Formats: sequence, structure tokens, C-alpha cells
Amino acid sequence: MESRCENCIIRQFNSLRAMSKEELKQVSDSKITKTVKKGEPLFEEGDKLNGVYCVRNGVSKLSKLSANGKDQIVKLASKGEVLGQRSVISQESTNLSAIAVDDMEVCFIPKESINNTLQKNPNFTLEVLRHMAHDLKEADDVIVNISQKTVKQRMAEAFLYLQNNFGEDSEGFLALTLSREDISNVVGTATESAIRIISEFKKKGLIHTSGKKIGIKDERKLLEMVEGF
Amino acid sequence: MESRCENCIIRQFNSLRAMSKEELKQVSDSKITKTVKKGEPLFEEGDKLNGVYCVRNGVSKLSKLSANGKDQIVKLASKGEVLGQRSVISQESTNLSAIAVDDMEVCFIPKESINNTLQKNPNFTLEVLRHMAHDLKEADDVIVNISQKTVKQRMAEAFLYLQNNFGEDSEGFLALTLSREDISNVVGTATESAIRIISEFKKKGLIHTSGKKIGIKDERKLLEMVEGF
DNA sequence: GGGATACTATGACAAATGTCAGGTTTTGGA
DNA sequence: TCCAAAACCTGACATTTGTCATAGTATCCC
Repeated sequence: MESRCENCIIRQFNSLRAMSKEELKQVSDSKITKTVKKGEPLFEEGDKLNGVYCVRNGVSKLSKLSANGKDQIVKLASKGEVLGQRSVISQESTNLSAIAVDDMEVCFIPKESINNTLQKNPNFTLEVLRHMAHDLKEADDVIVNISQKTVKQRMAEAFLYLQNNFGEDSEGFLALTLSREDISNVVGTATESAIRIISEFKKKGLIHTSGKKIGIKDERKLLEMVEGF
Repeated sequence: MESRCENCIIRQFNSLRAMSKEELKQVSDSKITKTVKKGEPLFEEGDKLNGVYCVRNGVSKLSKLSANGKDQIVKLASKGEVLGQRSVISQESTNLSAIAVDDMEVCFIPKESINNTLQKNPNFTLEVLRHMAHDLKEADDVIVNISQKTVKQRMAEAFLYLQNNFGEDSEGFLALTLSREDISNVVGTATESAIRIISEFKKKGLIHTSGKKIGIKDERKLLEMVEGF
């Protein structure tokens, strides 16, 4: 079960690929592999993180609690993503909670290994920087989407996002199954509104459902809806 | 008028302070000082940037056009901030427009100087990384605010933000004067709604106005409103 | 100074969205 | 297997917000 980072394929998807052999060895020696059950937190808003989490399997939601008691899901992270980087880099407590949406397998990497490499290996630092630049761009897009699109448009967009990023199962349902509440927290709306729009989309033949599973039926119309037609 | 980066105080506020003397010298030799008039763009969404802009004076709005034809202002950048970093780092065209809200004085620094230093000076890279980590955190906060707060709450927050970040003039008005439209684009609402809420706040004695200038009268109540009381 | 243009303001209305209240169904654990 | 809890769903209603229309006001440029 336990394995060496040097041989880990996951690494190819994130900034760790810019580490040297020796650095990876150090990471591998200090890392701790953990399993996290669905619904359990990797960390919570306000925690001081002593390291980062590299996702090997499963999906985590990154969310932030707002004053009115609702969570806003800012990002869904899956295989290959590294969580907690920002907190470790800026040496602040984290502003997001990370909760498992699936059963997960993650590697915890102590911050010393990361900070060490950040100071010595410019390639690694630059690689992390590039990733963060990308995340920031995505965040800007989310801001514009949320503020300028209707709930319906954002719902349509969310389904397409789930399809593109997590794919479909053999029966044509979205591979990542979220609760209605989670969906509403991604979109930034009330759970009832999310449910209502799901019903509406179903009636219009845009999606089909089975229990909490949702499948996309008419991708094109969903896309048009996102664009505002 | 023209001056050397080595002697520039502005630099202390941004990542350029992590540059070595030689690196700064190179930057200084290659930089171009520009003045940008109110309303003119530094760059526009989709442009490929050949460098970054270091703000010496004035304020710039960073905005993104949405499908429905409205701009969303994502950030207001003033003295000391470096614009266009993300685009240069990720080597993509920029996803935001930067337009002067004031008359501005900026230094354009060609990307070669930046990229060069990024690859050679881990301290500089790390410093840029820290800044970006901070920006990303702020962006997450904006996402949560926009999606979970009412327009009224966001308006109140915007005024407090302007007060905290740009201060007040001698008569107690916010030092940065934005048009009603710009305010609505910061908050993410219709201009009419913004105007209506300004009227309402005025009636309730939370703010006072004179022309387009706005002053905060009851900071405490505004704060309570943001928190949801 | 005067006219065009942009900005500010307000009312009336429609549409979108949230809230509350009440059901039904599904799920997970004893 | 069965029960309780959680999740899902729907209706009714209030509130928020956007849109359209229209008018006043400031500003800029010739």
C-alpha cells in the first residue's frame, strides 16, 4: 500500500514534478499517507496547517463559511491536486475548509519539506507560482460568473463543469455525485432553488436523474443557456 | 522626472524589494515610465502582455467583461501594486482589463527582466508567490461575499473597503471617487440598484454625498449591516 | 455660452430568488 | 429489517433585484 513519491504517477500532475530526486526522497521519507472517509475534514477554516495534502484518490470540497451560516464551495479538488499550499506559503491559518466528498486517499507532506525546497529550488517555486497564477485566474472567472449570471445559468455551468472535470459513469451519469445541498453551495444559491432548477431542467429534457445521480442529456442547450440564449 | 528603481520607495511595497542590486539595475535600465489619463486602459482583456506595470500614482480598476455586457471589477490597484504579473508568469493573454480611474503614473517593466529574475532568484520568486497567495485568498473572500451577501450588504462593505484602502479627504469624503457605474461594477449589481441603495443609505444617515463624492457617516451601522444585523 | 453627451436619479413593474412550511423518499445504523 | 435521521421535493408567499422609461443634472468641448 505504502509507496515512494519517486514512483508516484500522481506527482506528474502537480508542482511536485519540479522537485529533484533528493528533494523527492526527503518528501517521501517524511510524508504520511492517510485515508479520509466521506464527510470527514482534511482541515478546517482557521486551522494552522503543518503541511500540504496531495490527493491520490477521491474528491475534496474546499469551502468557506459565510456569516449567514451557509458554506460556499470555492473549488472541488481531485487526484493530483495539492491542498493547503497557500496557507503554508503565506504562513497564515487557512481560510478554507477541505472536506471529503468521496472516500479519499491523501499524502500529508510536512511543511518543512515544502519550505525547504521553495527556498532552494527556483524551478519548483516557479512551478508552484504557475499553478497559483492559474488558480487565481479561475477565481476571477468564478467571481464574474457568480455576479453576472443568473442562478439558472450557473446551475447549467456547474453540470458542464462536473462533466468536463470528473467525467461520466457507464450509464451516462456524472461520475461525481454531489448532494443537492453541495450543488447549491457550489452555485451559491438556496438548496430549494437548486432542487427546483434541477426539476425544471429535467422537465425540459436537459438532464436526467436517478436518485441523487444526475446525467446530462442535452449538452448543447445547457451551453446555450450558460451563454445567455 | 525620470528616476532609478534603486531609489524608488514604491518598490518597498511590492515583490521588487526582493531583487538584488544588479537585477534592479537591469529593471531600471529597461523600464519605461508612462502616464495614463483617467479612463484610458493600461491593457485590455485578451492582450498579450510584454511586461508588468508598477503603479507609482493613481488607481486602476481591474475588470472583466461578462456575456451580458457588464464589467465586473475584480480589484482596485493603487500605489505599489504590480499589474499583469499573472499573465507574464503563466505566459497567457490576460483575462482582465486595467483601466485608469485616476490619472496614473506607472512604470512598464519588460517581461524579460521579470522572467530572468524569476528563474535565478528564489527569494524574488518566493516573494511573488506570497503576494499571489494573498491575492488568491482575497479572491476567495470576494466569491463568498458576492454569493452569500445581499446587494445592500455588499454596498456597505464596498464603502468600508474604500475607506480602509484609500482613506478620506479633508472634508470626510472617500478619497477615491468612483462613478455610480463603477461602484455597481465593484458590487456586482445594476447601476440603478446601486443608486437606489446610495439614496437609502443617505436617508438613513449612514453616508452623506456631494455630487459623486461619498462620505461615511455611521461606520458602525455599516459594519453591522455587513455582518447581517 | 450653448448644445451634446454622459451621469445621476426615481418610479413602475416584472422577474428572479429566498424563506417557510409541509410533505415524501432515501439512507444508514441498531 | 425497521426506525430515525437525513436528504429530497413542492407549494405559497415575501423580498430582492433587474429592467425599462423618463427626467433632472453635471460636464465637456466647440
